[in-house]
Amino acid sequence: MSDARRVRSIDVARLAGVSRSAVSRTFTAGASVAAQTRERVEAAAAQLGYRPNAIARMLITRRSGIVGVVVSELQNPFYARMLDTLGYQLQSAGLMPLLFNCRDAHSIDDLLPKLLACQVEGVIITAATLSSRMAAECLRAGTPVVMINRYVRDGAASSVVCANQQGGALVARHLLDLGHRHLGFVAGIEDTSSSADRESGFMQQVLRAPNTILCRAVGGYTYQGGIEAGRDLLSGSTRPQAIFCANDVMAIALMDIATEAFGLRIPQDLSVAGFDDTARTMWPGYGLTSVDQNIDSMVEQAVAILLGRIANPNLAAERRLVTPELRVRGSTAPVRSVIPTAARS
Amino acid sequence: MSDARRVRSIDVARLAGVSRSAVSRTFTAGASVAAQTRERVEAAAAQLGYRPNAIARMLITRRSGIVGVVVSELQNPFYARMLDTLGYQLQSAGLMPLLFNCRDAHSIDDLLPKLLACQVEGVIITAATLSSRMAAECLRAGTPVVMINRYVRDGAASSVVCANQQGGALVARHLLDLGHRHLGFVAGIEDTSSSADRESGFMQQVLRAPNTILCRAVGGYTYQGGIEAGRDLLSGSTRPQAIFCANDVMAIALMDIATEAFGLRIPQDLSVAGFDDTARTMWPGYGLTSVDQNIDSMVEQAVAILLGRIANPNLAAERRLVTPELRVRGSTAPVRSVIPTAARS
DNA sequence: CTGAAAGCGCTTACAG
DNA sequence: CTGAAAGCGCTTACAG
Repeated sequence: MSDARRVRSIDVARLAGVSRSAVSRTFTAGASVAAQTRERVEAAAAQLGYRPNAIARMLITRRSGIVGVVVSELQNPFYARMLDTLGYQLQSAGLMPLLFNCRDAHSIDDLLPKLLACQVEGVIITAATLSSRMAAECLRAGTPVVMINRYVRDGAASSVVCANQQGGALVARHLLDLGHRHLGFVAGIEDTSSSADRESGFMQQVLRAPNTILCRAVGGYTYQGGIEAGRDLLSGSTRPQAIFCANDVMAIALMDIATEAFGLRIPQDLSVAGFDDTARTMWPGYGLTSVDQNIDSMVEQAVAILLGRIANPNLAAERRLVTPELRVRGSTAPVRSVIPTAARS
Repeated sequence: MSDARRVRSIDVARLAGVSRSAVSRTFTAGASVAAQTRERVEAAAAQLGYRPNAIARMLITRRSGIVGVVVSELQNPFYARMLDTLGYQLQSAGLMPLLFNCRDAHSIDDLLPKLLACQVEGVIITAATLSSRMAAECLRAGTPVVMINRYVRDGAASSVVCANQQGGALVARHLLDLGHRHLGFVAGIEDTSSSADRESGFMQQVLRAPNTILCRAVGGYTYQGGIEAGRDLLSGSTRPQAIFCANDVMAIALMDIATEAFGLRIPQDLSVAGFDDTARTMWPGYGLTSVDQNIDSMVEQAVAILLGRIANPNLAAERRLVTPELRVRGSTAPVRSVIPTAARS
């Protein structure tokens, strides 16, 4: 029933006594139509409830206005926040996000052909990595790809990443300045560049300082992983004075296990720092010191790169670093109980 | 450059020495093509890197396979989680979610015409309410609309909501069973049905019990709002023994302010319950008693309704209730210090 | 099983 | 400013 009533431009044209061209121009921004013609078309369109078929327009103009957005880990407030601003910024730029939720990282290669079939004008990928084979295919199809927070070796896809090493270094210097020498690190997912870069930035600074003791665990970026990592690090004979977790979720878990299972007070007995600064809004009660990745700025740059490459497909892929900032709060404090590190070194 | 190389079905047909029809059939599931023809077409397609243009297919088949998904408040883990499963389930059903992020609740009326122009086969709305004018327009266009967690008076749009009253009642009975008589409620956003229904379900039970004292504050579903509501309720002369917050975020805030600013121990001095059960994954350390809305089931039903109405546009809009479940954890406990309520009643 | 032809609903040079 | 005509890239009865 509803299909039968579908109004097309020809119906409007007939009612208004004009050509389909005139109808089309009335609904095309910047097209030249006489005021009187426009009025008659608009009246007829309103009467019939006409709305131009965007699919047909996409086909003829060869511009879909659609951007493929590949997300995953929406449970992580960091990525939820990212999708929030991303969706909003794309809309503001006149583009529509076609969402692809990729639960297992592998499935992204199956998703992309669908995206390309939809003639997306670009693809933005967050929290997942494109295989280089797929990146090459996008390149060949002339579809720009921008990854946020990940990058690929070959320059087939653009990327915007936080300067993770710098972020790790900021935390290290902060903890060292507070007098901590026995330090712990909790990695996220081992084979992600984000975790590896945060760690190397952190370690470089720590190893430069004298008489430091290091320990390390892996938490997979999850709460449960953070709990287990905390149990590991805190049950050793000499407990670290300060622990840096590669994201906030793990830091929160670590604070929970430290206070509940080990009876530690934070920051008096243990300083804890995280990464993402999602704790500011999600866990304000913890007062977690963290590294702010500046999500808005990252997303802005990603959209800017995409728009640039849509406007000029000959532009090469580019990589941009966003500078992180340390947000110091109550979870880190000057070292208190001095452990006899000299005896161990 | 890239556009020049765009491969169409005719190119494949020529290379394979067949008609465009044969090419089309090769890429249409269930179409009859001779094995040999299919092979030749597939070889030619692979050689040219051909991929059918989904936009053109949408136009001719009049099926876009696109579902408009209107979201907001992605910062709230409840809605982030909902979008996560929603995106996944739509994909599994062969539909593609076109995302519209609507920051201010009003903008939804501007969004919908765009959605309809894209010939979406349906619309799913979460955390926002469609105006009845727009609902009527969708009805007229024959585009089914399903709202999750909201509903409209007239039956123009389908909806799936949690049985919020029942959820509120579950909490009330739980707290009453624990012996609490002086109870507080923290509302979310006043004019949402979710908050109002949770409140009325809670209140009905409480008022049925003898000698109860009630207090109330509004928290707008946010952390900051929860802090202020907590300050309000806890600074009165007779403090409530148990507080029910209309969502988890506010409950977490209330626990924070209760322990930090008022030195209360939870649950010894104060029992707290929330709604959504997002605390289970987001704030496991708080052990918050909460009402599980069963997101997966809600989303499943919404998608089922949508699929049904896409398959048969004559189906009427329907409304479904999802049964919530109380998850009891450590934030609620039997009443301890008995306040002399008799003197006040 | 296969191909020629019509058509989805629109836009856009082109000539007037 | 306006309209007739071509065409975007595909699918699908239809006849063979």
